[in-house]
Amino acid sequence: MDNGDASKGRRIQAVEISCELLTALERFNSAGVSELAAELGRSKATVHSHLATLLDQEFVVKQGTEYALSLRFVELGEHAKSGVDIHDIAGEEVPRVARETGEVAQFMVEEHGKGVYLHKARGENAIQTSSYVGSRMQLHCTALGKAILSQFSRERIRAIIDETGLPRHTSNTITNSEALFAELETVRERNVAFDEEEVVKGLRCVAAPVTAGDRAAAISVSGPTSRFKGDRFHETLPELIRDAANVIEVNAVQV
Amino acid sequence: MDNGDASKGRRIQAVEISCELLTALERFNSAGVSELAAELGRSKATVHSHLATLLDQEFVVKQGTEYALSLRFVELGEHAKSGVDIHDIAGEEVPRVARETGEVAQFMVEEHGKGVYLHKARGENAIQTSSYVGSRMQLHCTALGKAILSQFSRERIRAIIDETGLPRHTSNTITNSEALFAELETVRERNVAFDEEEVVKGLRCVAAPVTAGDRAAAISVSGPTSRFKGDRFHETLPELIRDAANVIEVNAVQV
DNA sequence: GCGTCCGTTCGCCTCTCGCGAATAGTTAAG
DNA sequence: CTTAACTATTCGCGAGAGGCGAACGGACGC
Repeated sequence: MDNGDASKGRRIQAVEISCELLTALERFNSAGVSELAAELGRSKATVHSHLATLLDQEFVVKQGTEYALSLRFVELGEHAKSGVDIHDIAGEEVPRVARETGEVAQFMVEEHGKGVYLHKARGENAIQTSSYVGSRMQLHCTALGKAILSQFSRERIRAIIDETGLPRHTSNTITNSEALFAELETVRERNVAFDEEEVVKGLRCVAAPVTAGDRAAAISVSGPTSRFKGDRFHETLPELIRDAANVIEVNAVQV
Repeated sequence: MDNGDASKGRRIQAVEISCELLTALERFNSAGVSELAAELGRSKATVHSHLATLLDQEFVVKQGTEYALSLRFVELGEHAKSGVDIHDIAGEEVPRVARETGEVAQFMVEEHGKGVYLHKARGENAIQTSSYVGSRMQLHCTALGKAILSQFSRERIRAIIDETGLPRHTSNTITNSEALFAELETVRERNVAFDEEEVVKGLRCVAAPVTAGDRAAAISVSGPTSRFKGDRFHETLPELIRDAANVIEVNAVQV
């Protein structure tokens, strides 16, 4: 029973402050000492010495009087990605799905109870979506997320719901945990998850779970309701995306 | 006179430890408490509480008994990249250069006295190179680096050399600062920098400075000596890469 | 069973580091 | 040019944070 988080043990306050600082810099893109001090509810002196340390460590850059995230994070991010064993394989499959469907194809893995987009490719007719590589999303409201949740035990899902809740995005969002469990059951049966305008009105999505490697993952196609309906939505695309998931799983074995 | 780093002021030891921890995790991909404690020369207890904090903050993941960098860094990395104003423009130009030449094209910006690769595209005949998006390189030994250094004042270059040195990679590496200054003078005159097997034997490279936006940058083509010689190396490619740099600069103005 | 490795926890004691206040710079307005 | 209102930066103090050694508890491998 090694629970992921929530264990006891000591926490280092100074590290917490620096982490919050980096997170704030992510929101601001670039900010000065006073601005950040106000944001964190800390003294300017404290923020200043933290920034000086992060600058020394090259985790932050300083242009004039403003601080910003350093490109060091690009390097760390690449390493983190390469730690996901099926990352490269999915990287071949996602553009293929995008090309064949002409829509947006994406790949997501679970981390800390949230979904992280790791690949995104746009086909010929692809619409604009707000997700980007690295962005995080709750799992209950997307097809990708539901395809991931379907791989977990009831207790694990319960824990995730308790931590993050089931906030509503549109009138179709599932906000009731029993309804979610019921839907996940059908996902398991059909091996496909759907998003019928549960995040954004007019946007539908089909996703299949990818059960390979050490993390829960999923692959999807997204598009407008105008093209995502009838047989294409209920038969053609599910089959296509299940195949894509299968290709990833099969290739993963050989690694 | 706001010097980039090296200023006085207090440093937070706990933050330094966590930064070193993250850097160690980058090297190891994944590691346990004891391993990391040994690596940093710290007690297991200390490392443990730092990891617990970083886990809480979701900067690190724990699988079983091993810790690894979280995908959070992918998100932070994307934000850091988007902070480089010419990033997207260069992202269009690099693949074009790769396609037109059939070789490897790359884009680099300076940060903390080092060069960071931000784009890499491979043409039809592209060879394998060890660089990847996010990887860092000293500036004295690559064409990209020299194209970047050519944009700096003598004092700034002096400071960078003093900090990082001029380590040798091949018999062609410039390891003498006067020779470097002389070479940079010709780079400024011709607006192109060359790498004649100064990093890897058999690998040549042509780069042009990109002076737009808030950071020094450069764009390049790389290939084998067998194809990088004669007029192509000394005339055709320099002209092509200067044009590409120019396109980025012109497009940057419109932003 | 024992020995050895691991991760985790505990308590002590020091020196870190968060804070408020004072000091510099820097820009803007009068 | 002066004053005012911002900044970033530095200083000194004192509480409590946090680094450490040691003890503990679980997991393997003999």
